[in-house]
Amino acid sequence: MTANPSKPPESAGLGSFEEQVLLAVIRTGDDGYGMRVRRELERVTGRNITIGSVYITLDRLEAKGLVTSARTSADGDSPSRRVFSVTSTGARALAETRATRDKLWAGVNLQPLLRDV
Amino acid sequence: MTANPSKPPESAGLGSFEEQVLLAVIRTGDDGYGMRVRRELERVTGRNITIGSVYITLDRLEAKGLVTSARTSADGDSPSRRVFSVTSTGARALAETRATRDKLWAGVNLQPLLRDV
DNA sequence: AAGCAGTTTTCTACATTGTAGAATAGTTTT
DNA sequence: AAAACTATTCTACAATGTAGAAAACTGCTT
Repeated sequence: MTANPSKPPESAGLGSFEEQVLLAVIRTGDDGYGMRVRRELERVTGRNITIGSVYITLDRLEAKGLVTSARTSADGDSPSRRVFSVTSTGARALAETRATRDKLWAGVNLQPLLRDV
Repeated sequence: MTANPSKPPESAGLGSFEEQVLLAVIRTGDDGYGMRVRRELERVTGRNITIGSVYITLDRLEAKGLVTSARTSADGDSPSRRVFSVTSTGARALAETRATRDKLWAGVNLQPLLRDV
């Protein structure tokens, strides 16, 4: 998928982990730095998340303009941190991702497929 | 004491396109062969989907046991086709993927982030 | 100041998943 | 049998996901 700047993304679509990270950033409000995002992700999903995967994903999202980051200066209470926030472009990507998925899920009933293990 | 608070069973988790393909297979009912799945995907998402990506994804899903395929014999009306169906394992993967995502979306409001383009 | 511990970030490497397009094969029509 | 379709397979590469460890920063302790 070669990014073509001249041709606006017809909506490239978010990866599953990218979506999770974006949501976790929103959830952490104005305290969304790497480690905090990771903890939120682990808390909500109940899964183990390596910190490296969070940062690399955040970096990639920033490169695409879906999040921005700013360094806070250390004050008495907390050290300097790189705080992330979701851009309007990021929010739109989330909305679109969800909208498309909802269409695909509409009317789908898993029940008849769920046989016993 | 930042010891591991018991790691829950890790499940691979579906990729975003894998989920879409799985849902499209379910949607096509017992007529879910490659080309048909592709058309359904294009119809619902409004995006262009290459046939190669559908088959390669279907192959990978089959290798993981999330779908099965069977060759139909050509009768008067239709030619021989490779028809796919979602397994119970596949259905559970879908259910789990959705459940986890719903938790992350719970309480998230995109409105305040959606500034004008 | 030097060392240490805890926290946060960066970096590196590799695996898996996503995307594209062409090649191949089978059917139906002319 | 050639052409026009439909369906499947194959190949190659890009993007995204995952893991682990190195480096940087801060406050504490000696």
